[in-house]
Amino acid sequence: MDFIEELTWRGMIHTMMPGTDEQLRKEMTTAYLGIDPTADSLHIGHLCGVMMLRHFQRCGHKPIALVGGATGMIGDPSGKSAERNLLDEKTLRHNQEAIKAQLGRFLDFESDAPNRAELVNNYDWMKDVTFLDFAREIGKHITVNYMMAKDSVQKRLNGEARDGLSFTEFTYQLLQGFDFLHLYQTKNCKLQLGGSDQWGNITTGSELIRRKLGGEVFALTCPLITKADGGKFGKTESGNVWLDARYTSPYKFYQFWLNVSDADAEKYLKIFTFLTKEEIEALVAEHAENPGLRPLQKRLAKEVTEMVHGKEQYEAAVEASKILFSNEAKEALMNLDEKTLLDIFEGVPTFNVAKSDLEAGIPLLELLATHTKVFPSKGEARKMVQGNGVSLNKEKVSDPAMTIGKEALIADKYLLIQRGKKNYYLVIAE
RNA sequence: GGGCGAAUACCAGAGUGGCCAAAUGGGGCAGACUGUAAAUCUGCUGGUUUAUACCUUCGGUGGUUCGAAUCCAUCUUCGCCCA
Repeated sequence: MDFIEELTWRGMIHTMMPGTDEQLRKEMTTAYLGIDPTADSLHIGHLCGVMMLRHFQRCGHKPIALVGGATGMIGDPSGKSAERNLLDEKTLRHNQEAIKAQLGRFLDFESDAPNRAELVNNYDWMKDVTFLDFAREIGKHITVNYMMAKDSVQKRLNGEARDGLSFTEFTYQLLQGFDFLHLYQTKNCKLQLGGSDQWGNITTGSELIRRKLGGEVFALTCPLITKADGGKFGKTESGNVWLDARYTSPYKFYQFWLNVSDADAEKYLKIFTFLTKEEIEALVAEHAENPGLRPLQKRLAKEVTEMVHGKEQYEAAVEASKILFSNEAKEALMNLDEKTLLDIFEGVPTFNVAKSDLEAGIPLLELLATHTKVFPSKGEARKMVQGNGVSLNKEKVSDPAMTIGKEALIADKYLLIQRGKKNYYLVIAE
């Protein structure tokens, strides 16, 4: 399998340095991709890069995932209009560990294969470098003129919303260049992968290697993942879509992919799954025939959810979706046994309410805003009820003044609250 | 160190004594339509016992005034320019 060819038809190449293709054909090549440990889980924004590494390894090359413990302490100015907050070392260490664990699911770190993946942390080689070392070994080779010319720097210097750029952030590209240099020297790493926003930082690294050692290295970036309607990819109402089930339940994760628009589905299938060109074309044809069935989205959601959470979780998510979105939802819901119900709503926010309160009856608005956090305020709850946006046990409620008693409970214990069509909350009466 | 300027709701940004819970745009949420899509249209987007009412909000503090986002003083933070 040819890496460049594969990524090309998948639409995963934004920019590539001349000669990259030749290098990859010539020998088993080592490439790295940097990940900033800003949280203790990856989110789907990282997924494109991870997929690149995976393809890279499948094509017989050696991937290195670089956790940016040091650079993460600095903050990359690319794509940011304002100075970033610094993370402390303890948080970074914790985040790194968690990210390591997640990456293990995508890359082979264990086997004896020569192209076994590696994980490195730039904090390990940065932490003991003194400022003087840095100035002499790195800073000497790159002019400020060169650094100033970078897009990411220019934007902060002349952009409309300029907030200034600290020396720390300005230095970021040198630190990233240092990474590349270090990996080039110690691991013969000749290629850096990244998002297109990283281009400037990556070229600083290749420039540094060329000037300091006369070495030739390469770069390849993937395009920023976009949505057809111009919105930000990977964001939902509740924020990022995380790979960690603690932050984004498998059900929510599955739903995210299922709700991808038609216009984006094919593109995402190419990027986030390993389906072949033929398989995807067949799905596209199927979709065109009956768009209402959404074969593209269903397959996308299946592939990605299975990859990230496993087959079992995927099936549970499908099962839950069936029940929640089917026409006979109310019937189905009332007849569920307790275990199935709890399984379905695993990952759905739950609230505990005293049964005695319910027996006495709780005004709807208080239930929504006080006893639970379905809405932040009664006013908002009232507006939403009036706007026909709230359901109890899959049945729309319209009277803000109504009172909820225990007869509303499913199995004498549960109450399903729905905000809008897709947001579920489970109340448990005890 | 010197000079200038800015700080308003999630973001951008208007408002420069009462008509301001604060224009407009974006974003977000919801409703209708649909396919749990897109596009479109509609509503909402500080809080309260829904109210032509009250309360809290316009960087902090203190003042002037019957009345302050708006005026004054001071502090803080940020940006730009000069050294």
